[in-house]
Amino acid sequence: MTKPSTTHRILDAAEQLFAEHGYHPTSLRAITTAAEVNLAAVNYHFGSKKELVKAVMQRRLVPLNKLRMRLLMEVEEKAKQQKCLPDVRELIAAFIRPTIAFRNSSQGARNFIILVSRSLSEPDATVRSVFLEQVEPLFAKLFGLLNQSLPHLTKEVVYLRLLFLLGSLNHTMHMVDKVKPPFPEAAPEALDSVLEEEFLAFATSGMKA
Amino acid sequence: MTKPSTTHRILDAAEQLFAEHGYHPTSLRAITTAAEVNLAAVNYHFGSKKELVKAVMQRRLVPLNKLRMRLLMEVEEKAKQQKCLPDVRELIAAFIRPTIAFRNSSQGARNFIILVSRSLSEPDATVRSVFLEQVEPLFAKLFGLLNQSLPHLTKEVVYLRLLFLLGSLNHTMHMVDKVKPPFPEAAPEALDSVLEEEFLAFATSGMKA
DNA sequence: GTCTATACGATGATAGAC
DNA sequence: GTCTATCATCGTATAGAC
Repeated sequence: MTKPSTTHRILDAAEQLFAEHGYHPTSLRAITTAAEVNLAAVNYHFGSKKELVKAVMQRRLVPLNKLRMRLLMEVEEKAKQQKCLPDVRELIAAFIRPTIAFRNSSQGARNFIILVSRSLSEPDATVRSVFLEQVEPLFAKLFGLLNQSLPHLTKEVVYLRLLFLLGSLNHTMHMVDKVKPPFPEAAPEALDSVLEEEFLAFATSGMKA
Repeated sequence: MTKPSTTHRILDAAEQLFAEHGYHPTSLRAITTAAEVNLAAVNYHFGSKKELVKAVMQRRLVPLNKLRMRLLMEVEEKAKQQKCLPDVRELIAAFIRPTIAFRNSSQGARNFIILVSRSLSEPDATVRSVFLEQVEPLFAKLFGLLNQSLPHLTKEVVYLRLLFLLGSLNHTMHMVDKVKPPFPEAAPEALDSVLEEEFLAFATSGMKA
């Protein structure tokens, strides 16, 4: 086990600091100090601060989306074999389950989720598009399958409801830690399954409405 | 009609620039230049950049929340008179209708919505809390009424679903302009009513699930 | 190829003259 | 209330050491 490379240490430090303080308020000096590298190393290895945050996001987003795509295609395949429509709840589950599980896999993953959630409301279009471009194929796949499963709804309606669903997921993923429910909280290890179950109930019912 | 006051012009310029470029990337120099006031005027009238963004948010949030609260209490009153439980759909409508209508009332209002949506994922707790503190009484009211209307659900579940609902609304309000649906768009003037109708269908069904 | 030291223009903020 | 001058810190760029 050698010392992690300079780029790796920069990515880790940036992920944590961006999540904690936000993109703009986090200075390259804070990142390079935490990573114990020289200030100029960021520009050397990544080109700019903006390219750095893109790299931070892509590092985890690519494998996560691969998994979600695989699960979606499994649901699609299963429906084809059984000669029936894909199940709406299973489609939504394939989309959200990896996200909820991934979020609790490590502190780095949790920081990453915060970062990605925030990126959607990022005013800078180039940062925002990192996420959108990565998710686009996944979104298109889910949109297509949902349209198959909900033939009584127009494409426009399915699209709007998918927008609602993504908003719920995004908002929940980064708010669930920050808001304090007005009642004694359940055991943390149980939160994930409750969250998944309730989200599926809410979203499936809303999507079919 | 006199020339708007210095503070007023600063608020207008800040609202527009914060919405367009974000809080941190917008310099006080850009704001004071656009408002045609001196750089130091912001610190004189508001104290700091952070206090300025708070003032920008409060200016429109206070009357909007008053309206939403009034509508919620009307639904509550009506249910009491008819000796029945408040209608879930009407409760949600009282919460979201003013938001959708307000959003299209002016460009300033639209910018404000962008700002508020973004403020929820703001890493800076002091900025984030401006919104949360303003909405808290409204949220508590809606939470209480929804609990009355959904006696078969636990408080925990209602709370989670309310979180989902707020995420949908928040996400939709600031994304509906930025994403391009994969189909020819409906007439813009019709979008509001479609949006409201579909949101109510989605959220009501999800909440009752 | 990697990395360090250093410099440049612009930023948020403030103090003090008017 | 308004303005100018000033300060520490920011992102970025580059020259040169290893």
